[in-house]
Amino acid sequence: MPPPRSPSADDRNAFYVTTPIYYISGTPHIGHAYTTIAADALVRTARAHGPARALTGTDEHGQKVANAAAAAGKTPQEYVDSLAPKWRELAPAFDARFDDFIRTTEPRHVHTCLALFERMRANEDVYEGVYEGWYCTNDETFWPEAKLVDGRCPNPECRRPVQWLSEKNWFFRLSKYNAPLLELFRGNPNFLRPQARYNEMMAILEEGLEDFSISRSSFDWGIPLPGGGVLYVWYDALINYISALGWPEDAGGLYARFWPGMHLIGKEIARFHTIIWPAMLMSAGLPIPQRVFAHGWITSDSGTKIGKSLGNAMDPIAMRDEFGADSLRYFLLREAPFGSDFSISIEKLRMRHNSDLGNDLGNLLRRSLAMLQKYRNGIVPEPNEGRVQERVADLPALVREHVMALRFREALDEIWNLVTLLNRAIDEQKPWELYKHARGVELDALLYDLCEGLRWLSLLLFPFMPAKMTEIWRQLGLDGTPERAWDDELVWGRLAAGTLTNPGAPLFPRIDAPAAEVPA
RNA sequence: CGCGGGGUGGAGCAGUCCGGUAGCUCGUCGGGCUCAUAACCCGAAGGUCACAGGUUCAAAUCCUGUCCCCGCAACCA
Repeated sequence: MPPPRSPSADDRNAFYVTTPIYYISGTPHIGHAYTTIAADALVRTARAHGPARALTGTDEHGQKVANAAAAAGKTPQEYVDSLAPKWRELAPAFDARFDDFIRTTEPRHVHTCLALFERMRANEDVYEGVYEGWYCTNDETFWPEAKLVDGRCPNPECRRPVQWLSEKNWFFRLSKYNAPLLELFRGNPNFLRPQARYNEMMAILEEGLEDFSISRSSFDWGIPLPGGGVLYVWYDALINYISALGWPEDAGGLYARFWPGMHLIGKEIARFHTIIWPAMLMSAGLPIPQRVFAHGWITSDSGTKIGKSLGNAMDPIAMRDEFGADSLRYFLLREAPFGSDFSISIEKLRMRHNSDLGNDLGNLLRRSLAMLQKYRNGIVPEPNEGRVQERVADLPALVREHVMALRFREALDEIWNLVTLLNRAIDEQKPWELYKHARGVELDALLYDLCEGLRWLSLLLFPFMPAKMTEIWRQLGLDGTPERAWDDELVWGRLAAGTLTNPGAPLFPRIDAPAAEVPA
């Protein structure tokens, strides 16, 4: 156990990351897994340096949910209760460990939403107005006049006549925060990353913001407001990030400790998270998020976005079952820069699995421990004049920096330099010859470097592949797991001589393409 | 003029914001090694960075224009 840190150090390092809350009536797909896995790798790295917290959950209000519930012959509450478990299981299915899971139908969330609403109303940023526009009953959507096609619904599959509808609603004075938001963006270019999303939001801000309606009175599946009507689903949803921390009472002290945090989102919801949400917080006098990172979309090989329509081909659970959670986690975070779109295929996943994980890393573990077994009965020798130590001195800091900046791919590239370095060391120093010629000192030095290097890899890669790295840890003969404070553990030479290793089966068994799939 | 992404050796991609010997993985070819999951290591071939102008001592990178591909406009991360 690392020594306890002082409370002040704890507070200074406290890290908080969130995924979006997932829309409950959807189907979990590879995109949800992507965000969830990224948040987990991030928070696991943060935990290696201090207190850290991760949040995920479900977004359960809105008319679509109410309609789907009705269609299923259930009350909305029964309906969402029946769906919540499948979302709760998403993170564990990929070995992602969140500290909290929030549902927007929970009392704690409702309480926070109303408190925030009241606070914004008290300072007159929330006011009563009339929400009106052209409404298509079939699509249940308000359309801007400009979008209408011959005065009809612009949805090509609908094209029904629209009607003018108006309802009395609450409005948020978003326009008031146009200037402060511009100031925020200009003064803090890192508030929203990557650059492309930042530019997009800047364009929206420069065009000018309008007040918008934050309540609805045409249906009732939402958080009920004192004078009637319910909160608009997005207003409600965004607040989850602080309702899960217990704002405003903050009985558990979580809010004080962890807010503001970092939001991980998909690029399509950047506007809500970097314009509306900060404006809401500014209005309430609360700190805005430290940072928002909008990652790219996963597409199929043909370039189309992955959705439910792709069915089982890209079912993340099926992919996990074939390759294992860690292999999929590695693939998603290694394959592309985190901010870009990228395409995914079984073939690419298989390649990463066999090449990077099996050939490079898994085989390194196996050949190292096999030689240790053969030459030294599996016992870690005394460290000596090894050659690896000086080459890895900066690695932990570099990896941490990359991960915390959401450069997962770069972090993994750096870590793989160590994998290559160790594989090369074996080839260059030829331990089989050292053994044959009884050059024991050199042989011990090399074998120690290999084991210690593997221990480092296990620690550094734990946030990416928790189960497999725990297995390396175990094969090295160490107790517990590599979930440890890096400052304490990533010290070269900490692996004790005399440790009895415990070689096992191949870490990443090769997965070959079915013969039928091999292209002609 | 709707919004956005992209066009870099055979394939997939970095690099483009902050100009300065074009980098990675896979594949191919040659060599080495035998500890290991037919794995590992070394070397080589292969690109006028979509096109055309411009700025500059210097452009994949900045500016202007053109062509092509894709996504969004259906609550999908």
